[in-house]
Amino acid sequence: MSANSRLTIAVHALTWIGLYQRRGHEVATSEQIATSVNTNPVVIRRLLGELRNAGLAASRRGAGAGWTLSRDLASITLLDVYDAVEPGLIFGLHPSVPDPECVVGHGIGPVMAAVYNGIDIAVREELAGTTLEDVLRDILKAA
Amino acid sequence: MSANSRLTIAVHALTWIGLYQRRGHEVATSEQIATSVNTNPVVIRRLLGELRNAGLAASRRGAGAGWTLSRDLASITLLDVYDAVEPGLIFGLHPSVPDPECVVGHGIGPVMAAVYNGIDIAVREELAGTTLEDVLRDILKAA
DNA sequence: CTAGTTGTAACAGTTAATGTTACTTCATGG
DNA sequence: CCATGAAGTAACATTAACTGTTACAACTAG
Repeated sequence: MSANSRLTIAVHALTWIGLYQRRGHEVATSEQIATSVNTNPVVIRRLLGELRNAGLAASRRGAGAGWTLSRDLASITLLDVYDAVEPGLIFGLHPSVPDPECVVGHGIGPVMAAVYNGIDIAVREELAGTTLEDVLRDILKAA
Repeated sequence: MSANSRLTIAVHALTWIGLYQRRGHEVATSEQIATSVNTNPVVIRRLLGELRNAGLAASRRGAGAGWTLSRDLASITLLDVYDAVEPGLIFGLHPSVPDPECVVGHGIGPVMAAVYNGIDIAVREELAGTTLEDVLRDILKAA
């Protein structure tokens, strides 16, 4: 069950809010979003909290409370969402420091770090090429 | 502790075997490799077992047993290693099927799958551009 | 036959994602 | 002023994966 669906859920939630607002509603509740995502409202509130920290969403409390977008769908890329909800790198180096007496153990760290840096750049470029507006357009096109 | 270091360890092990053979030894033991990686020999045997299934390494049993490369370092790319030891995709879709009555819930799956497919291609291209020979050369260059 | 190494099962510890319950905090509308 | 509804958040259970470890069976060169 534990594949990494945080990016998927975050994109889903933001896109849902964007469409809901575009249809004339002011705020979306975590309950409504959770119904569409098919999960628990607390899961949505936690994720949207991270997106709010990143400046992508905003929340109002009290009666008539809920969530809004802080930016237009067209100005939010998947890279923005990725940075907001995915903390670490994709690949990790050694759990324990390898043997520094060994040539390979001594030198492999920086070499692999350079490779992983290149991968990170490639992934980020790929994510930066799609906005939430693109996502919503493709969703509506398929409907 | 649980970042994904399987690719790092696998590359380390194969490169170590390659250098060891290049220095005139026939076989490398999981004990020796584990010392360089700074982990338990069973961890190495498990990973090398997957690499053997992928046709990258071979093992001999009995006395004087150990591991050898099935292919030259220059013919093994990081993508070959990645395919051998990393089963799934980087990002996952929804844990539970989203609401099919909702436009977003109904249409977001294929859209995100297309995005993730593009990322997978980019990562694979990046990994395919480096061979274990490149890795060993960079390690020796830095020494 | 012995010794050394692989092959593998079994288990513990750690981390992370996900889901759930329960409660507090807050602001709006009556 | 108060009742209501929703966010904020703590706490916990479950599941899964990675890593590490012990133990032992299987195997083969000498």
